[in-house]
Amino acid sequence: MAKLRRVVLERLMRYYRFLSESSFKKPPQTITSAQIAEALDIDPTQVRKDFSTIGLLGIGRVGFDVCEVCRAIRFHLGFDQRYEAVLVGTGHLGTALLAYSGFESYGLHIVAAFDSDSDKVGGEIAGCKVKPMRAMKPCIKRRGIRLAILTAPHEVAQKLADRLVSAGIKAIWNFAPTRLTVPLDVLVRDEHISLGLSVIAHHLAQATQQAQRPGRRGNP
Amino acid sequence: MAKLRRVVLERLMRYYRFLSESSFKKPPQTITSAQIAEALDIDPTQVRKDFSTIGLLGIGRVGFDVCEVCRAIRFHLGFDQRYEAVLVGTGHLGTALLAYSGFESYGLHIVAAFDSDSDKVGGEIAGCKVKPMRAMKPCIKRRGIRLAILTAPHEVAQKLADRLVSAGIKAIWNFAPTRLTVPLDVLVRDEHISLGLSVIAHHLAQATQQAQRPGRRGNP
DNA sequence: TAGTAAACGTGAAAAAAATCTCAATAGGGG
DNA sequence: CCCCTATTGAGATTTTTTTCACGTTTACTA
Repeated sequence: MAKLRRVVLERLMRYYRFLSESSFKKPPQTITSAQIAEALDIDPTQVRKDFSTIGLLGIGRVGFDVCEVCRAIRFHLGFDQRYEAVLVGTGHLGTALLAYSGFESYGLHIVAAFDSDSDKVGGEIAGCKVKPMRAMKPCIKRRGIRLAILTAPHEVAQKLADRLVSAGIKAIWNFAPTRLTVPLDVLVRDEHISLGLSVIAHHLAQATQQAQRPGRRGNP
Repeated sequence: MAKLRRVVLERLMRYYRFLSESSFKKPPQTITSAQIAEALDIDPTQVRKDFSTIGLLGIGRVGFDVCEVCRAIRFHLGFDQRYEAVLVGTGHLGTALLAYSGFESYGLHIVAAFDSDSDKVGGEIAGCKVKPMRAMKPCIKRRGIRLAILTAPHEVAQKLADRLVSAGIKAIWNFAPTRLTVPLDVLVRDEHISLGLSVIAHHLAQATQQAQRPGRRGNP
């Protein structure tokens, strides 16, 4: 299994989500790159190139076997394996992630949640017990957990990341608005929604400006 | 104000967040592109190029004026304006977003929330009243709201997007795992956390595989 | 006040990503 | 059975993004 680039992985996920959405399960169970491209607003060539990189071949005038495509993506994205994860920080976002049941179908199982707030410790969120921070390291070590979901506030994010790494974590899904410093062999995936805000705010500001200057709309 | 590319906007946001984090407020209030680059793991040239595109000039041997940089970014990202937004779907994620108070400093104000669940309607989340869906269109029209935050389930996402567009919405911040079809003049910013999962799962799967084959670690 | 070094701006080069082109292939109809 | 056309695979090209290389500017020091 080759190492794939981030852009490719993200597109593979989009293909997978699209193909998993029912309706493609029934015969003839084939789909063309053009159909996928149309639905996902991607170039058809791009779709074929991505499929080609994970060893998928289509057949002329027919397209691709949906099941086979799904299987190949599951394999390369590692959805067939079981990943146990801990979640750190049971604020609103942490709670939302715990409550989201969709992760299991991607192999991800959140097996424990930790929080520093003693009022929350001992409670249960979406069937997951909330434990105190001091229980974190032993838990990770004992179960050999490699993935952590970090949903703590900015102020403590780096400190918690350090503790997670020292406990043996190899990948951090980081929802804190913080750039984490970690050893090279630890993967950090940032999920900073505020980046999206920059795109939206700029778009609206542009639209506002154009509305105020009636001329010069569109291209020069 | 020129139209900026997505990658540039996202980097500008990262610069802004970094520079806003206290500590740079006190004299001499200057920072070099190398310092920013170091902290954010970006090439220094890239930082200067980005600053240059929004009309910022540094001075040799000194760097950039932090306040001026922040001001320029705020302007180009439109943070100085006030944006009112509606939120549609008050599930866990919607609740998390309503409770997050950080948006206001970017000019974003969520002024109303809507849900189809009659048990939630009439209640209040983080100081924001939850209203029934039928109140959505009038509310958007009356207040001239242009931005919607969509945190509804996949099944109803497209239908709600259509309603939002017909009510006059010009930008949708989409947290539903759905590709929305909208008119060309409406911006959709997708915030699909599952894309992050693809990167993480692939990384862990790779690591697993390499651990099982002791030879051939690292480069060939 | 001149020399030096840190930092900048920017054009050129490289790398990465997306798109175009087209021969080859494979169902389907006559 | 052969032609026609939809569709693929892959090389070529273009576009976008990142990085390099180097001349210029500026503050500090002697």
